[in-house]
Order: sequence, then C-alpha cells, then structure tokens
Amino acid sequence: MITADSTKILKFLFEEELLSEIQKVSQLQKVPKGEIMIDVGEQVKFIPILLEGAIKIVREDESGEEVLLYYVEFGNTCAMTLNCCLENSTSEIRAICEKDTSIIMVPVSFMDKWLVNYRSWRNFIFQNYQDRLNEMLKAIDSLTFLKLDERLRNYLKEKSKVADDSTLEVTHLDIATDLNSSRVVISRLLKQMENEGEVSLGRNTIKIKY
DNA sequence: ACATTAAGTGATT
DNA sequence: AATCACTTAATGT
Repeated sequence: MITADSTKILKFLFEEELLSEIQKVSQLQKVPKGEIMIDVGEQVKFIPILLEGAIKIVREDESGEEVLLYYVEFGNTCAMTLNCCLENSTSEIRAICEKDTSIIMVPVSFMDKWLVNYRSWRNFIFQNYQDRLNEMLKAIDSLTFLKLDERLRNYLKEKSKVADDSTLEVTHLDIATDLNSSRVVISRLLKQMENEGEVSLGRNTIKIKY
C-alpha cells in the first residue's frame, strides 16, 4: 500500500481505476544513489515504475566486464525486468541507482491480469518495450560504429541529461568501466577534449561547455 | 604525518 | 586503444 499522492503523478499514464489498484498493491521504495537494485542472476519479483531519480542499466559478462546499456527515467520501467517477469527467469542485467531514486514496486503477479484488463497498462508496457529496444539499438550502434572519443562524448551528453546538470561528478575510472575501456585512455581523451575547450576538468568533476 | 584515491605521463605493444 | 610502470596532486584519518 502506498499513498495516493505517489500515484497521482502517474495520472498521465493510467486510468483512475488502475491507479487505485496500483496504489493498493504496490510498495514505495526509496533507493540511495549508488545502490545496486538488481544484480545479474537475481530473481525479479517486482515491476519498478520510476517516480524520481534515474537508474543505470549495465550488462556484465562472466569476467566482470561491464557495459552501460541505458538509463531508466521518470515514468518508465525497465524492459529487461518485464522480460524476466514474463518468463519468470532471473535478471540478465544489473541495475544501479544513478541518483537518489524513488520507485513504485508492483508485484509481478498483477502483470498478466492488468495486461488483459487495462488498455493503459498494455500501452505502458508496449511503449516501454519499444523505447528500451530503441535505446539498446543506440547502444549497439555506439559500440560498433563509433570510435571511443565519440562514445565518450555521447556518454557525457547522456549523463548530464539524466543528472540535469552540466557539471558531472564522476571519476575517470567510473567512465572507463561504463564504456568498458581503461582509465588511462579516458583520462587522455578527456585531456584532449579539455584542450579543445569542450570540457573543463577537476578532481571528480567534469564540466561540459557547449 | 601518513595512507588512500584520482589523475597525468612516457614508453611499449 | 590498451597496458605497465611511475609520478603528482588532492583528500581522508
């Protein structure tokens, strides 16, 4: 059970009836920045709907190599989670909180019923599938077609968009792991970008100038 | 003051 | 573009 206030912000997504159902069966969860919400191999029991903050979705291979896939923002849910719910399998990805985040957790058991009963729920699910799939395509394009310096630019742009801030608090190492590269290389590229006047650098901070 | 962590650099593959 | 080895600088205890 959660407060009506929490669901009110989602009015643009769902009809009243569904909203009150969501309100009845869900839990509100606040997760601090940096916390791992779901890790590879974990069972997914809830469908998350984001109220505020942002979640970073990364893929990890056996040897612990990481790549950033996409961010989940307000009013969205994670398609991989949906995927897991449908086939009742474990998570293929890791979800990390990018900022302090609050989420509505809907138990997966309602998934099927609502798909049948509520048009707005169907739309929500399908729309999210579509959006996430597109994001994944972007990620693949970036990986296969772009050189590292261009990927880095995209990365910084995305990150500052999600943070809603042109000054990022990140270490070069963080970036390197997100892009599956090495710290030294990132440092050098950033230095280069700084010389070109694209960014200015400080310890733990990158300011993007446009 | 000392240890730890972040970032810069030259050389090598 | 990655890795190594090392330096310098900033921060925490």
